[in-house]
Amino acid sequence: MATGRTHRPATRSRGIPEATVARLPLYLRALTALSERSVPTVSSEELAAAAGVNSAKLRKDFSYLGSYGTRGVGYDVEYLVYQISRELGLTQDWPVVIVGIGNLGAALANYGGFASRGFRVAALIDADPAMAGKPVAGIPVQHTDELEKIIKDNGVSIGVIATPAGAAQQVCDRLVAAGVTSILNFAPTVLSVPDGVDVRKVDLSIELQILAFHEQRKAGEETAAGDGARPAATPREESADQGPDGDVPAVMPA
Amino acid sequence: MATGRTHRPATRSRGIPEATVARLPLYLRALTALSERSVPTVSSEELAAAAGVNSAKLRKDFSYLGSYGTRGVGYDVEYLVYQISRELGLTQDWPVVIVGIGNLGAALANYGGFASRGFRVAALIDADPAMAGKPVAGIPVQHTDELEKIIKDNGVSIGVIATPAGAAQQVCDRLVAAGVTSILNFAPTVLSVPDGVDVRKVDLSIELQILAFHEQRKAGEETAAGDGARPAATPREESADQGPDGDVPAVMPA
DNA sequence: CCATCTTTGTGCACGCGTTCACAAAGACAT
DNA sequence: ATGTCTTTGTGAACGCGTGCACAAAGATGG
Repeated sequence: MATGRTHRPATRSRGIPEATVARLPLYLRALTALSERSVPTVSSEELAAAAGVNSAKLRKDFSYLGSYGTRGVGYDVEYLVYQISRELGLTQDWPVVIVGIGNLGAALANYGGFASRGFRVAALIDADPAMAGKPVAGIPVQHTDELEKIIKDNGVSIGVIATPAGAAQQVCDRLVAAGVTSILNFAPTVLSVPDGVDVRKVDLSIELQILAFHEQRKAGEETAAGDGARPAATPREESADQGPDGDVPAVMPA
Repeated sequence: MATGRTHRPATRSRGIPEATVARLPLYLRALTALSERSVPTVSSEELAAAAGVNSAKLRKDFSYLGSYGTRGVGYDVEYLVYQISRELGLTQDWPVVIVGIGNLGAALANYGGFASRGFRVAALIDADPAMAGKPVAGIPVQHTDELEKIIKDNGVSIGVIATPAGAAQQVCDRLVAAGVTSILNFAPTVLSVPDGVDVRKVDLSIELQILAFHEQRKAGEETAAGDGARPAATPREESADQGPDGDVPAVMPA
């Protein structure tokens, strides 16, 4: 399968590109909204607009799932909702545990987007004994000691880590050892896991840093309004030492 | 008003690939950790391992920034920290507003990763009058009416939206109108913004759905090679390959 | 100063994902 | 039926990102 596609007949080909998988939830959300408004059918153009993508991309994405549209008409909303849900595995209920019930963990526990899409918070787990028994989002927090038992009793295969960075790897190891094979990591750490375990990470500060990069670039181009030929290789070095927590480098390039 | 922005690579000036930009914060974090342990230099191999990436990729990423390494030795940790920080725009302080102080907004306000990396929460904003004045993370919540004034008075260019989905677009429009040009969106909605405004989205339920997809696939291929603890409920609901003809259950099982 | 060793920086090839553009397929009107 | 019109599904081209493999660069030791 290295070079050419083994060209399995289109229908249920196993190879759905990752990029497509990542967009399916987007389509599903848009379709669900249409469904709630009792819209019967939708064209690739309309749906693409609602999902914020290109219509050609959407059609190609759907082509990996099969031929679910009708030419000249569009896609049947209900039918497509079902097909995508099934493809994503949302026709079954996924029990999920959240480990680390701080501010973020509590927010996640209260987040409505889980239950409404096939996920069920099976347990909240925290290392702080003082938290034990305290209800968050209507679910009593349990102590970390119970982790393995909770995982096994509930058949949990998806775990959410919302602990401080220092505890994340340890929690991760215990989750994996107990049988969890998919992890959503909110802790700002690189987790190492054995093969066969999926990890997705959500890092708030990284997202902000990426925005800052673009913001800085925008600011740099703005101040250069009406420039003729600005040397591009010389980034501005302004802003002397920033006042507080100055982390000023003492090293200079040769 | 195209929703998507056609980010013009425009000039060959400082074309750092998006994929590289997205990894810089990762390197920065690893380097900061090394710096705190007073490690003077680090090789691409070591740093790559710490950041969870391939060493060739890391070297190529750094090559876009310049030649900051020393062959035969590696990279100077402090110097590299500074260079990446500068490239990301973290040598200056970015005031940020958070709109929507529910569970998630409060968690974000309390999140330590902001302040420690050049971001400062300039204000918390909520539409609920009952929230006004109430301190969250030591910062009094202000009412939405003040939004425009806050943005302008503080020179805020980065906004975080943590409102319910229904309010997100409206909040977005007001932020943009007031001068915000970068938005981090936690609401499960596609935001449309004018050109020149960057939007990054973080969607918790989408991440879980992607995990569910892989989890379902793993369950489907389940054969040997499993460590213990197979969940009692492994409802592999793979429907038989139905032909391309017509009807398939239109209702998802609970 | 020369030899050797280590590690960077990068040219190159490859595969994935995106986009274009159009033929095929069906709906609908006549 | 037949023609027209709409929209899907997809072959093909293109661009970006990744990983390999190696020459260049500098450190180090004799």
